[in-house]
Amino acid sequence: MNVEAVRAFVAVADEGQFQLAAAHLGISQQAVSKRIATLEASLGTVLFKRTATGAALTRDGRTFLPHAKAILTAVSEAFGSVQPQTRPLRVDVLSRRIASAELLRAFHRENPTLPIEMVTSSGAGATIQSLLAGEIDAGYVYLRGLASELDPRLDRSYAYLEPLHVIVGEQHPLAGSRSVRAAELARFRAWVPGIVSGSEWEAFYLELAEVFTIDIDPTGTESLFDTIADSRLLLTFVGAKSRVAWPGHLGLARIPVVAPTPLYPWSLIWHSGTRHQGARRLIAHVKQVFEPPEIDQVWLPQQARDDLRWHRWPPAHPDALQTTMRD
Amino acid sequence: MNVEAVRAFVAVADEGQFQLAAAHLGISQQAVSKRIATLEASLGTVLFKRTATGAALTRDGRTFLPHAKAILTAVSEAFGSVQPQTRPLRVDVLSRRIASAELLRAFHRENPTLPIEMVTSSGAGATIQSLLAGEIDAGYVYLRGLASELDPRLDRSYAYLEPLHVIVGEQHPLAGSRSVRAAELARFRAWVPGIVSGSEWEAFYLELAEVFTIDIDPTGTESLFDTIADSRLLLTFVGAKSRVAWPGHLGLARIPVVAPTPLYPWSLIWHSGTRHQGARRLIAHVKQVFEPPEIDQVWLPQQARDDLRWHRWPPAHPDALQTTMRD
DNA sequence: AGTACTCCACAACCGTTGGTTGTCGAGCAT
DNA sequence: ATGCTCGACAACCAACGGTTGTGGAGTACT
Repeated sequence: MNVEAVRAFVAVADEGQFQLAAAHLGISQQAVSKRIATLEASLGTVLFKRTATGAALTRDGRTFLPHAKAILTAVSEAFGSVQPQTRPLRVDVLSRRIASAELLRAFHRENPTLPIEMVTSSGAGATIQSLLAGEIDAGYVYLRGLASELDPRLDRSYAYLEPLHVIVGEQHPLAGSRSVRAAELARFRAWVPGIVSGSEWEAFYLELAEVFTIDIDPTGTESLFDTIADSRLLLTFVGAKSRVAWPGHLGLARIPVVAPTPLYPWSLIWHSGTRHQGARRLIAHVKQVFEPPEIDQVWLPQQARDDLRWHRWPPAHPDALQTTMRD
Repeated sequence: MNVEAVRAFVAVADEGQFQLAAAHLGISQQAVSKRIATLEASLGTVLFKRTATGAALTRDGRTFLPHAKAILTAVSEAFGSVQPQTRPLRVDVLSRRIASAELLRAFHRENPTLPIEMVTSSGAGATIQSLLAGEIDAGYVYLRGLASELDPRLDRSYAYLEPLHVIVGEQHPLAGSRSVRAAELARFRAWVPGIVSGSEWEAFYLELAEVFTIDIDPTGTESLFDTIADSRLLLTFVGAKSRVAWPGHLGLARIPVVAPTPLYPWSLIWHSGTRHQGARRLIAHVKQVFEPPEIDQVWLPQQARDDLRWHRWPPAHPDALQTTMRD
């Protein structure tokens, strides 16, 4: 069964005669005749009753028509699904259980008709590679470098500054606390397995550890929560919006870090020249909902702090911002 | 976009390598390679990442895969929709507002997953033509001839004996009656427009009219119910299960005919050798639910009465039935 | 009734497509 | 290093799908 023959069938059914259908399809009447004849042969039935005034659907033809249209629709959607202009919006979120996925879900709730594909990858480097290869339309990442270090084909915007929580076991000294000051964490040992060497989140935790003299152990892949649950010393970090889950019987407590609150700075990055309408909507959405921080109550990696200093109180001359960011 | 190429794409995606897919499709590896290359070219994207161990879907490939399967499903269903074995069950009911349509709806309620197409035609002759042409699978009709007169390629079974009602206007002498004896109808004039000359329902009404000396007028096509509503003489017939509707303000009354009750004898007919599973279920259903009449309380056309005499009290020797029906 | 017209099918022809076989380079495994 | 397996490329050929030209059947109009 040939799709072009099906297209001809629908055209003839709509127009009522081979000639008009041929004109509509931009081919000769004889070609339409051949297509229909071939289709009828492959189906083993007659689809039209030919008369001197045109062609009328037979009963089989009437039965076949909606299926034929369904085929054309499916073909059209399949085609559109891989065209950069019309395909579903593909956004890299690194993992489905973290803040970036929540941010994308919030966008999807506001734009429920926009087809979205949530993609996961192994870090900012991979996300940038995928963006440059045209495989994805945007990605949420922590960009630690200077704005000027970003590939010139890409654009960025800060998206969300995610407060960190710590997770501790039942017998941990912090277990009953409603919050914990960042300086207090120096007394404990933070175990953050899964950190990839050279990754941007390694850089974040290294800087965090140095500033607050926290002892961070990135090794091991064993069951994190079982170990935390039994320890009076260990704790681990988790983003405020992350969906990490553990068995209820472990009795783990989740405690916000304050004074200052460490923030993991999520950016959205995208291809500068993107033509994808969905991507443009996502970019506009991110810029609109981004809330710059009260810079004195929080801790951010130094580069992000520099980038964001003027968000709330911009300098008198806009040029100064550029200069500052490039320094 | 070529359906065979889409089929090859799905095969490769499933098998993970071109060679296996080729074996599965019964063509050479090179042919698969060509099909995929052509498909990729027409889509303007790369669907597989080729390695020495096989082929892995790219992101576009993963996006495209469900659409590709949707195309194959649509094609398969389109094909099945016109194959005599698998197509929806097509049953002729003459009109959607009469008893036969109700009978088919009842069958559909009992078999909601069976796809059914309700078809209308212009009488038993046309239904038989369609059956012999293979356009439909079964039909509800009044078969007035002897069983032996039916085309030998067709089979039949009585399906339902539909009591007749009369419809009269507000000022008609029968307007308040809860029933009317058949003999009383001789006093009035029955107007049954729409009777086609030579049709089986003409034969039914002619025989009915003769036996009960009813004056039946088959002429005219004007608004039946308006005329009935204003008349003290006219009435018309309607089947007990028919869905005929009239404006409420006309005040028409529907009155059963009794002593005897005239019955319009619906049969189901079908092609003897039908392979269609739905058709076989319909036939079994009809045979199961058919209720033979209390022959003394009702009136049937003579031929139907002869056919049905032994349904309730069959003769001692089954052979005798055959003999009787052929006489 | 005759005639002209419209519509679709058939024939002949031809370029393109899609299959085959034979062969090669690339990458993984031993 | 050396096979081994995988997919791609080349050459070839049958078949498909398009074109133009023509004919038969049925409708519509005089």
